[in-house]
Amino acid sequence: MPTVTTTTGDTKERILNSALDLIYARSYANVGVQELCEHAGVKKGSFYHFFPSKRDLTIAVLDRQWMLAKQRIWDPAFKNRLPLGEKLQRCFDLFYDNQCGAKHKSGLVPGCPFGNLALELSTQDEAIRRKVDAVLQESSGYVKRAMNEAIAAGEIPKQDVDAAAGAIIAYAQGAMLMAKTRNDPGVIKELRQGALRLIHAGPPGASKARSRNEKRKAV
Amino acid sequence: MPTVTTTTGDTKERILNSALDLIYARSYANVGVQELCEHAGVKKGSFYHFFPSKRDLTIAVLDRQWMLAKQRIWDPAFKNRLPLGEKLQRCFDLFYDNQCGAKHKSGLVPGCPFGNLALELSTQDEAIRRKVDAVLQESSGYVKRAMNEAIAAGEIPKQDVDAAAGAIIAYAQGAMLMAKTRNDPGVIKELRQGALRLIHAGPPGASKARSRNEKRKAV
DNA sequence: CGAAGAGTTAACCGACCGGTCAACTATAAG
DNA sequence: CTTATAGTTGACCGGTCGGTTAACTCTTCG
Repeated sequence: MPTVTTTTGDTKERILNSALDLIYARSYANVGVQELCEHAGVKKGSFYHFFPSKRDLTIAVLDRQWMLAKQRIWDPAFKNRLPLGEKLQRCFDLFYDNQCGAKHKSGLVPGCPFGNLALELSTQDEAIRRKVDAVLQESSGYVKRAMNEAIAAGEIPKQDVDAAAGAIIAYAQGAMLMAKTRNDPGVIKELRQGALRLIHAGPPGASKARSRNEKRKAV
Repeated sequence: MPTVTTTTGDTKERILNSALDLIYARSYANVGVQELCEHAGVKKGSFYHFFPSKRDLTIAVLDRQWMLAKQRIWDPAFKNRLPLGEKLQRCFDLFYDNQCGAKHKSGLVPGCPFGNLALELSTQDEAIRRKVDAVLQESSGYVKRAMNEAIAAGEIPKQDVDAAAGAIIAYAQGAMLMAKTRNDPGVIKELRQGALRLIHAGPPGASKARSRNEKRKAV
């Protein structure tokens, strides 16, 4: 037989994808290795041929989730020449779209795959905690870079970029937590413009050189 | 013998307290009924005499957690005549103190008991999801009331109080998620003043005579 | 061909899961 | 006393957990 692609080769891939879907939709503890294997069409022995443990699989899942998050959310939102405010809006819009899409499939808002695992496992597994922490720091990096560009362009006043970016990430995590808890993606839309307020000014008395920036006012 | 309470009927109480501690420190799924009973010094049969299931126990735990949160955090922070900004600062300070205290005992930042259960169980148990949602809405109520008072007192300009209070709660949840993920309560302190930016308020400390003169920008 | 390694399979492991149950004891009222 | 009820106890249930093992097939290469 020449190179006739049987079903082989993609076993590890299928396990990874199944784990990504199932753990994201439910939780780490509520998805067993057995179910995982059935979903992937793989026997348990094969699972342990590719992954030393469920925990290691989860770390691999986090890597892939971050890859997907970058290409589906962070790059589209931030790899452009839009003003900072628009980038943040786009980011939240993509969060919203993602949660909506997931809800239309399962009826449930799944929240953030990183926040979910962080709160479930941070106190139980140091390696996973660190991994999630690294992901959140990389996310923060996107915001930080965009802020520095915005400051260089005179878009926003000089300020503590690290603190502000951290606040944005925290706020985004909070938004997705609330959306999941209310099972309503609309929460993210409602909170969207709040993110802009976390940017404008730095610590008291530290900001100057405001150019032509506008200030929006809610009703 | 007069009514001498010997072993005292505190069994249910002990179960509740043990569950509160253990589930908060780890997670719902990672604490078994057996371990729970051992920690409480109770046999499993007694457990099921008082609680029909682990899930119901968890809902009772949520009720108690909210009672404690009110009396330890929300009432102290908001049941006073301080300006809104100070109330919010106090709230975050209490979050910080709580996380610090917990960390000094176990070495781990436990995060928010409500956020934790929300992200772990919202997609698996509708009753628990609703319960946490109700708690978060009550929290939001504290902020909302304080904001309305502040508006009435001319402390801050008129604004969409519901949206702003929701943003504050989301931000607080995000702050505690980040603190847990970094295993560092200091994150909460760093994010503290960001909360002030989520409402239309003057610079921190200038809590007087800042009514509606937002049209003219200062500096 | 034959050897070797990657990948697959089913049976199996002990531990633990949430939950049940019937028998027991302690208490307090009739 | 008897009786009813609340609470306690330890043995037990079927099922699932994460993980292991030894034997097997398939592919590749000498």
